[in-house]
Amino acid sequence: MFNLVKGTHDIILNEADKYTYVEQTLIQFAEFYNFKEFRTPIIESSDLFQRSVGDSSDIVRKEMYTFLDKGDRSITLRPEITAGIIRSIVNNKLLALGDYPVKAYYVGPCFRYERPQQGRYRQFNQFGIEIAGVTSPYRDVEAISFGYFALKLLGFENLKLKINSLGDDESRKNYREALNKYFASYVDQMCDDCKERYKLNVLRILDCKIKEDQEIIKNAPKISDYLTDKSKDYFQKVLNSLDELGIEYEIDDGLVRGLDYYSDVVFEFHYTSSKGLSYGALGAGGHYNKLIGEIGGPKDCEGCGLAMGIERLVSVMEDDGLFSNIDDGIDCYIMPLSQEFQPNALNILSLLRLNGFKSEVSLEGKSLKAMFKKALKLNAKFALIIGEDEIKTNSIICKNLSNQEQESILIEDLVRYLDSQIDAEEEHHHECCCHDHNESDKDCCCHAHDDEGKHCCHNQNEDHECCREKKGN
RNA sequence: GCGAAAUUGGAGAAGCGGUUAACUCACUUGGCUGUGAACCAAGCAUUCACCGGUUCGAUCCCGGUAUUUCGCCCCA
Repeated sequence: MFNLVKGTHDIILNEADKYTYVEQTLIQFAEFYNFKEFRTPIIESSDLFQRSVGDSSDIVRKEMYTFLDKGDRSITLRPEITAGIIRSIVNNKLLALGDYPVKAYYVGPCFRYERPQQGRYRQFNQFGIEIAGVTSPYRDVEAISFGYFALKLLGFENLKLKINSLGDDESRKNYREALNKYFASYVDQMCDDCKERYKLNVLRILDCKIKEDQEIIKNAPKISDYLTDKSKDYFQKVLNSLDELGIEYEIDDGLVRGLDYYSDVVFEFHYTSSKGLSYGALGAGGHYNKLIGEIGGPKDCEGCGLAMGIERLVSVMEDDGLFSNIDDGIDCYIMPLSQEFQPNALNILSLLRLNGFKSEVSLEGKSLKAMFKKALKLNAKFALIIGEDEIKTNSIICKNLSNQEQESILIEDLVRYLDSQIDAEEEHHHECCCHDHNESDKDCCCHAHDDEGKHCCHNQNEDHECCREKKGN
């Protein structure tokens, strides 16, 4: 037996369904925002990250998987995906002024050498978007609103959006000077990390969580007092626009972000599950003024983006039961009463599959009782029984497992029969507002009954209480 | 990188220096040889993460390794 490499995990079976659901939801939503998919390599040259994420960031300083390949090139497993996306946009010369902006989305694994804990892995998956060629603060709003509504779409309520402005170059230069001056007299009594940060990037001292240091930090100059008029105006436009979109936020002037490329607007999405599970942030992002230029793109081309941690989304959603709408059941389970009927069963199986019914067959020679159990376990809509009598009459027994009704159906009528049965079920579904909740969200019974877990849609076998109430009127 | 705890079948778990490793669920088979429940019966860990040590004897005590979890740090 081989153990998993530390900080890695298998995503399989039901778990994989959840990942697929989350990723597909995000991808489809990104398509609505007119983002295009980018798939960039998992390995990039190490200096790409040193340049973009920044030599002074913890990620570059101690968390990268870096190695020399056989040609003595320094290669790094990407610790994040923004740098690769921007590199790709630049390399492929997608940034002709007339084509601004380039809007990209991505999903894929990232690697950071960290101490694993729940929700933090050494190999983890990120979804994210980038907008390269930003010429208006409202592009930043677009990125934020994408994140906000995407998380809502996944079922998150009570999201907390924290936002801050780090200012443009000039603001930061002034602010940095002020901080340098302020911390100069304190740095000797601060922690080792802070001493290092003081030298490398004084802004990052603000992130320090050590109690004694925080006392010092509390009285440090605030970035808001050093923003240039331009940055102030930019930030204000973003905030006003968020107000108009009805996106609640909280300005957090301690929000700095650990990646060096951010400037002006930065933000994070925070969420705590009903069971109390929470991570630093489910998603985060911001604006970058110089990144594109530094990677070799047009000098004054700006961008913004955000990333979400899929592992964290999945784990918080599990905690809050937000996966109840995943249907992993099959349509038909075919049960030959003896092994000699397996060829007939296979023919019918093939017929069903080619007609779009998700189907499975029992070929293990089990008892009928065992096969029924298996059908239930597979969450099958129909059990199809084939035995001697059925072969003689060229028919099959169709048992609807949700209402126990069964009929003998001629094979030639089978597809039509199943279609009509499933249509009837669907119709039942459609009477339930669940399938229409893009619009009148509030009127949906499912949401109303969330707490009691009495969603009619998910428990059709049980009492359709909420549906009945609706229909009864 | 630092500090702490945990690890017992497929799952949840009790146990204790001494040979039946409890219980529950799941699963398999039969009672019921063509219909899902319930019930009954039987089966299901030569083994307690791994490697060493102490001991007449270790799942239990000690040391090491691995992984996980918690806190710090950082981040998605």
